[in-house]
Amino acid sequence: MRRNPERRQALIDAAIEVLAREGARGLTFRAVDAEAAVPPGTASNYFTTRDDLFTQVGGRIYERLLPDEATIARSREGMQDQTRYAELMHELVDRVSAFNSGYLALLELRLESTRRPELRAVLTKRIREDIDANIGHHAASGLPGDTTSVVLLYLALNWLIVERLTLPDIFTEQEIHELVDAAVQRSLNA
Amino acid sequence: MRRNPERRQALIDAAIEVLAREGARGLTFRAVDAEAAVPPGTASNYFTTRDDLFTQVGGRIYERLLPDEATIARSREGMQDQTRYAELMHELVDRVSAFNSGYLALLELRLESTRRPELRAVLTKRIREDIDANIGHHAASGLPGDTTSVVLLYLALNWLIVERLTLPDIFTEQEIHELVDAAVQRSLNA
DNA sequence: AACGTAGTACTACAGATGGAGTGGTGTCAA
DNA sequence: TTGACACCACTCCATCTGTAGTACTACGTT
Repeated sequence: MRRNPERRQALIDAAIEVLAREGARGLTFRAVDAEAAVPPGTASNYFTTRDDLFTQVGGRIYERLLPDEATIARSREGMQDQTRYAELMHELVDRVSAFNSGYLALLELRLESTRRPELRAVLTKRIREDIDANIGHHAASGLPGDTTSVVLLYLALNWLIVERLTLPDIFTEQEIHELVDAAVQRSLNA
Repeated sequence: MRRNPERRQALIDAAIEVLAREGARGLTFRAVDAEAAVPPGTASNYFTTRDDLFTQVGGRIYERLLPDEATIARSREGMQDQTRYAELMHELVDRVSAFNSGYLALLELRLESTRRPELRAVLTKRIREDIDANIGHHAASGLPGDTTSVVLLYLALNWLIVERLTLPDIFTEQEIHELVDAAVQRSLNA
């Protein structure tokens, strides 16, 4: 088992791309080697089993989908009203959609987690933490709405992103924009 | 190319189970043969290529997820108010969740459609039709809400089902129930 | 400065699996 | 008798895993 952390991370990031492009079943040691442009057999040295590889990717993927510190700091600026809320949600949708392969990889992981209990445990923990962080962040922000509105937005925007990434012709960009606005507005009305 | 329609349908239904259980990459002719309990090589005789198999599954899967006539008829009964709307949405979520493998297979197909243009075209058409049917049905029903509320409900409930089926420990059954109610209630408030 | 050692990169191979595609044979019904 | 289909068998091919073994590099020791 090799320990070089940069290389390990490079392999995991390569695995994310493979997941998005080839699907869960296509995530093999060899495919990761090829994607990371390292000699065949390298991934075998860094992960004990495929299960291990999946689990480590599951631990990493969420870090890369979350906003960085600068983005979080920026989100606290300005009037914290509904207009600002909508603005932030547009940013969120665009940021996540932009890391196309990351979101698709996460979907693949979700589906794979129905077959891998370890992976399911990792993902459940990460996502539960993310939802709670969103709720906490919202509560501290002064933005309108309650816990329920945060969760409803989480639900609607996630599927909107799925729709955009998997079947882009279902909604136009214009419609997506309007749906984000509508989701913000209506989720706030208790 | 064989034409026996019962057998073809049995093969496609078997393919749905394989998709849900093994993922898109696991959908092979041989796996379909095994699932349908027919001799190896049979699926090869019924589908020209794997692409063809995917496309035919994409055409069929949606039929099986939609409510049957009796359910649709029943949905028109009673007072068409918000309470009734929530009731119908609970039924919808439960019905779709119950056909577990069907919904998971559809997710696999969505992901696979990022790699298969033909499949994407089929799914886009089907899903667009379904959304439009929902909108039309809603408009004719006398239920409260507008087009936007129908679409927002579609978004939120879809992801709720994803959450329930892929990571069942994120939300409790109780929370899911409440979220459906909240989604109905808030989506109606323009 | 020479040497030794540890950790890692890289290469190569053995063994195994599983699937695609196809041709052929048997069976049944019109 | 003929045609469609079920069933079976075989070959070719692509890939993957696991691991053993070699080469390289950095670093500490004397």
